[in-house]
This record gives sequence, C-alpha cells and structure tokens, in this order.
Amino acid sequence: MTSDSDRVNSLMSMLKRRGIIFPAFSIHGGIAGLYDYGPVGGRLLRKVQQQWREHWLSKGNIVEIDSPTITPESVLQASGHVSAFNDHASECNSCNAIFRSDHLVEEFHQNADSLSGPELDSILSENSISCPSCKNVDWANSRPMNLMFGTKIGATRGGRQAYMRPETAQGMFLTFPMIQRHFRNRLPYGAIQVGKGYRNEISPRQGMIRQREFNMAELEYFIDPNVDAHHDLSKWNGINFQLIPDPENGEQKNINMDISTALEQNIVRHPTVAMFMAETYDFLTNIGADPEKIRFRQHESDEMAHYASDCWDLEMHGSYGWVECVGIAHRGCYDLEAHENATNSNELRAWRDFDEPIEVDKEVVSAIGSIVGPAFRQRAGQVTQALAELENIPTSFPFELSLSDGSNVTIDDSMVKVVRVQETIRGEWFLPHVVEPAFGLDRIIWHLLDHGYEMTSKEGEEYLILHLSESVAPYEVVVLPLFEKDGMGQIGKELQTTLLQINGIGVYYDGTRSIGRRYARADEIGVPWAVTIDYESLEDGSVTVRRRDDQSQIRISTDDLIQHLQSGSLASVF
RNA sequence: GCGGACGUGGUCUAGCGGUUAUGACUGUAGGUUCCCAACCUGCAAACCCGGAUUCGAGUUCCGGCGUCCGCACCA
Repeated sequence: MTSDSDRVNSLMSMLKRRGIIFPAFSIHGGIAGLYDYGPVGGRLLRKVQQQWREHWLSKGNIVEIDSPTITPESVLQASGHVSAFNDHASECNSCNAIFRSDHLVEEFHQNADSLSGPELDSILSENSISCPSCKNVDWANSRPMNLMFGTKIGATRGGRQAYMRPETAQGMFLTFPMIQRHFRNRLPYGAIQVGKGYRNEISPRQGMIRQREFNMAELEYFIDPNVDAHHDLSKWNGINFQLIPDPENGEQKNINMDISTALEQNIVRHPTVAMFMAETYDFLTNIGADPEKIRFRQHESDEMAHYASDCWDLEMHGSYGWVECVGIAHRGCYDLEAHENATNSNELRAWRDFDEPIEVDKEVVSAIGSIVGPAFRQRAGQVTQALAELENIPTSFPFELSLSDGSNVTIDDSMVKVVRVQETIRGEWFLPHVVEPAFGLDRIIWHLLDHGYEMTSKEGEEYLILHLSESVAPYEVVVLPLFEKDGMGQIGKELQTTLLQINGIGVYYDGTRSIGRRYARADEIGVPWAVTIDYESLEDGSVTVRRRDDQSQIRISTDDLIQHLQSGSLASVF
C-alpha cells in the first residue's frame, strides 16, 4: 500500500468518524457516487459556497440566480447535451473490452458522433474494424450510454421527457434576458449559480472526485467580442502561476510566470480568461488551498470543445494526483446562439451602440405586394426578399432576378417601386460572448481537506490536525470549561450563547473528558480557536484562547474576545 | 461494464464450520485532575443483503449491493 492510499484511508476514516462526509444510504447497502455531508461537513460546504458567492458578487457586476434542476429535453437538445451525452459504446465479444463506438469508426465516417446505433454497427462490420485490445472482429451491438438521469414531467401518461441537469450553466443562458434587463444592457456582466448537477457515471471511482450528484458553482460572464477587454492584472505581479500550455507542435511542459506575462506572450489568449484564472487562484488560496498544489493546464486543440477558443483547467494536487477542479472556458457565443436557433427567440442578444451613428440614405427596390403576390403565389415571399437584398438598383425593366432556390424570375416595372430610405442606425443587436469559470465544489472541498490534513504525533501517539482556513472552518470557536464544576460549565454555556449572537460565527460547547482530549477533537475537525474557561475566569472574566495551528495560548478578557470575533478573526490577538 | 482483492460495533481490527464473536480507539455515566487524547470503575455499540449446503454458517457455495486496484468510460 502506498503512502498516498494510507493517507486517503486515514482521511476517509476521519471524515466518517467526525461527521464530515460519508457514503450515502449506507444502511441500505450504499450507492456508488453519492455522498452525504454530515453535521460538520454540511457547515463546511455552506461556508465554501458562501465564500464563492461573496468572491464574485463583490465584483459589482455579477448577480446570483437559481434555476430548476429538472430540465426539459428540448433545452438539452439545444445545448448539445442530449447528443453529447448519448454516445454509443461497443463491446468486444472476445475480450470484453469496451470502446466508444464513434471513436472506432472515426476513420470511416466524417461525423461519426452523429450516427445511430445500427449505423455504427454496420460500419463496424462492413469495414471489419478490429478490437484495439485483442485484434479480433467480434462486436456486440452498440448500446447508448446516456450519462444524464432521465425523468418525466407530469405524473400521467404522456409526460414530457426531461433530465436532471448535467450542469448549472444552462440556467444562466436561459435567464439571460432577465439578467440583461437587470444590468440595463450594459456589458460586461455576469451571473452565478450554485447548485447540484447530475451525471449518471458508468463507474464512479476515487471517492468524492467523481460523483453522480455533485455540487457545482458556475459563473457565466457576458462580454462584447468587439470591445477589447482591459483588466488590471498588476495585482498578481510577482505571483508565479504554474501553467501547462497547449503544446501545439511540441510536448507539454510546465512554465511558471506572471499572469500578465502569459497574456502578453499570448499563452493565455484572452484577457478576460486571464483575469478569471487569476481571480480563481485568489479564491482558492483565500479558502486555504495550497498555492503550490494549484496549476493551470490548457486544453489541447483536439480536447477543446469545438466552440471554445481558449480553455484552461485548474488542477489541484492531492492524494489522487492532479485533478481538474475548475474549468475556465471562453465559449464564444455558442450557448446563446444554440438557444436562439432552437427557439427563434430574439431576446438573447445584447445591444451595442456604434461609435458613430450610421446615416443611411439610399434607394431600395420594394415589392408591391398586390402585384407580386398574385404573380408569383407561393414564391412571392422569396421574390420580395430577393428584391430587398438587391445591391444595385436595376436601371431598366424588365430584369431577371435570382431567387434563393436558384431559380430566376422576370420582374417588370409594375411589380416594384424604388423608394428612398433615410434613417439613422445607432447600433446593433449581437450575441454576446461568454467566459465561463465552472467549479466542482466537492473536488475543491476534498483538496482543502487533503491539503489541510496533517498526520503528526504527540507524545508518541498519532495526532490529527485539520488546518482549514478560518474562512471555511465548520466552527470558528469551541468553548471549553476546564472542568464542569464550580460554575465553569455554566459560564462556558453562557459564553457560547453570547458568541453565537455574532453574525456568521459557529460555536460549540464541549464539556466532557479531559481538556487535552477536547483540544484534540477540535483540532481534528479544524476548529481554529479554542476558548477555555478556568479558575481565573471565575474571578476576572478572562479566558484563554488557543490557536489550533501552533497550540499557543494567550489570555484575554471576554470583552476583547467578543470584539475581535465581531471584527472577523481572532488572529489579530496573537 | 469486464477482471482481481475485499466487506465484522462510530473507526481500525481478531476470527479459518460449533466461541457468551477478539481487542484497541472513539463515545458515554461517574470518580480523579488547575490547560493538551493521562488514570480508575461502569455502560453502550458489529458479522452488507438474499438464497443454498449443513444438525449447526461471520466462516463454504451462488446471486445482489458496496469498497479498493487494473482495463474501459468520464468533468
């Protein structure tokens, strides 16, 4: 057994023992890929979510929305998830290996992705494609692997097909009209959503890393592609980001540089992507991630979704190696356009004013409906359109007009009139581009736990400390009477009640067993501050505050304690 | 999905056809203790689920579920 898996086992045991995270439904046998956050973990999750919200909402041009998790099929057809999540798999009858069917037939078909199961099967047999694993040609019929959880909306027969959302992002695209109105059409702006996503993984592995229901947090940031984005990245000067750029022709290698340098050298291709990479780095280090265990890996061009022009994964290092925890993608206008095409909605566009209004003063050929209609009947619409699109006004009649279906018609002067159009065009509607940072919160939480988990020893015995940042620690403070007698327990409970009135502070009281044992329990779930009531407290109201990370202690008055906690942290008293 | 290993109190584990199912840690009730899992005395707490073989199954067999590893799949 490697030390990494020892560490994972030890951490997992602790997480179960202390009510942080454990496999769900375990008394019913358990279900792979589903986890409970327990009494302590629930607070951890909430605090990480809250830090994430505040990080983005404090930018001022970002709002929060919340959408349903049940999503009608048409939405996911438009977004591409129904087909993308409907890949087929073929199994080799002789060695039982399984492969993506479309990958097997790639050489024999332009667009293998779009083929049906029977089509894939016939290409496999017609071309005698052999198994990459055992070289035999003996394929079972391909099966669809839909990774979305299906459901029906409506309890009666004929309910509408729907799926549990595989990502929260569609919510931001579909509420774009509302978001745009909120911001009064002034790009750039963004919207966030924190919530559950669902993927029916074939075989979830690696604990919390691949779950079937998971906590996501996504930001969609809408920008005008014609406006050069300028972000002040100087704040991050001097911080070396670990980058693994797309190798293009060579091999991938690690480089370390400022984010602004990476942008200047066009390693990061878009300034807004660079800004979000840096902001994401800040978010993670603020909640206690180890900066040495964060790197950015650029998608290779064949790995990148076809609509994305630049895409970086943020990877965190832990007991499972480097794991993707955040994806930051420039998605172009792909998503809004997809929904526009699917619905014919005109609400998904933003307005841009031209620098100078365009004065139009031109002559156009306008069809006279009462003549063109009877003359061309069902083709009248095409004729009208072709006339409106004419660039050169015909100088003589009759003339030949080409229609969009390739045919020609003869137009005489009774059918049209030439009119002069004078107008001022002040701007135009366009599809905004979007930059999307998408966070897998459970993966991030796992790495916070992993980075913070210290296995040390005290007096020859194993001793566990969870070095969680104060900003996400499930409890900020534990109140400990040295003994539960002579009134110390009473004072402790009163102090707990008082401290709980402070906004955002979680406090618990622990009065059982020896003081050292209670410190150990608090260290294990990462409580940064332990406040102890002793005999001196009975006399002068002072208490001792113990710092988790180095076990040092100082004595302060309860008034000071309250004041410091109100201003956010006890760190300043040390 | 395939192949292999495994599944015993909250956690870690002993057990190899017949035991009152080991032990430790944790928890808890009390005692003791003036700040780091101390000590003493109690208490609570488990054989993943189903079927089969057997007089008798935690133990053997079959199936399911789950965990871990490899292959495959995947953000």
